Amino acid sequence: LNVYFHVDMDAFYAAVEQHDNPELKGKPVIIGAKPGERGVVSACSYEARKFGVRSAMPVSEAYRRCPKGVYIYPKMKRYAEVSSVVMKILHNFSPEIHQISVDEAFLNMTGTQLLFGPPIQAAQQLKKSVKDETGLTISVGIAANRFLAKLASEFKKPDGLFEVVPGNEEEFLDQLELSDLWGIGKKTLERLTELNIRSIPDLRSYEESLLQAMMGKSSGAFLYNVVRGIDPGVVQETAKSHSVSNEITFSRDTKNLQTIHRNLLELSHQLVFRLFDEEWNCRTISLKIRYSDFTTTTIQRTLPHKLTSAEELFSHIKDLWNDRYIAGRLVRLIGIALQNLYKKGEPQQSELFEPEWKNNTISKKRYWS
DNA sequence: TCTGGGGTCCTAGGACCC
DNA sequence: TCTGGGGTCCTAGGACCC
Repeated sequence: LNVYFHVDMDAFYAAVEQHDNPELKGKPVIIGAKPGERGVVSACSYEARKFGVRSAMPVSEAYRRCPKGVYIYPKMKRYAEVSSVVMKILHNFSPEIHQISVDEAFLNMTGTQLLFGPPIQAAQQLKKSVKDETGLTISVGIAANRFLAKLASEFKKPDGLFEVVPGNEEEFLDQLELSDLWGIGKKTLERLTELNIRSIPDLRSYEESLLQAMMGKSSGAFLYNVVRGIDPGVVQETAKSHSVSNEITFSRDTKNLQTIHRNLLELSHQLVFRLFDEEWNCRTISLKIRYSDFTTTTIQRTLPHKLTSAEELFSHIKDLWNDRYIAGRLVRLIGIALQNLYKKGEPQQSELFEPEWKNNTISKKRYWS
């Protein structure tokens, strides 16, 4: 029988800020933007949650609810540092850990009983290690698969520990709301409500074929499995695609082409720097434009060869801009994404037709060897 | 309420090939 | 003359997650 842990750091960004600056302990801390600026709440302390502040809420709304809060810009590098310390601790408990975000990871704990005792005991040791070495609290969920472990860590947050005992999966799920299910967002919830499906037992009473007819093949299968405690395979062992992107929301909407071009040039340089730094090759570039009414459009282009410079990227981006921008409209956000990334030395099939190849025997040898 | 930034995956249609 | 499927690549939009 498999045993998985899901480890979730409690109010992670806020906890790091409070740890680094003890004056913030006990106070409502809100990470995102400063009051009066455009932005949403990235994370907030439990003290802030008492005022009704939540992740993804506009900062303007957070400020209305919690004017005495401490508003802080995110320090992603710092959070990544602390994250890697925690991940190292997790590695002491399982050889198979799978980090899914800066503050979350799965551990395969199958067959670790001889080393750490029963799962609950192992989890208690793990929580203590993290607390002792970093001062942070985590929540741990234990279950026979990753999907349920994820729901279990959420169930008793913060500083939580909960095991879904094998055999009790449906009993556990029936205590949750539909919106608690990982992968059910606003739209799916609306659709289910339209169908008068309001609870997990409601959802479980539908046959798979009917759910698929109502919700689409893949969503239907997902919903059918999830309410039965069957892992729908949300967590990919290895990602199917990779992309990098940079975007910027202007502090005020603009139609000033100089401003827009300057920002697109800067985004191009930042992205190509990251691309080369992380040793990716890329053939697909995409431009995103969000207008002041929040309507958003993307336009993309796949090149016959890999991207070689920021100047080349910017020149394509200008073309895409000219193809898509509706002259005179106010722009709220611009963004660039590089998709179809593949590692150097692991050529994509399409690279066979890369012109560079014809004159480059070294690459050719490397490919065939 | 006036809505960030960085990601992954899915869908659906068209082009093109066998 | 009308009619097959299957597969891959590409594009644009959308759902969802942290």
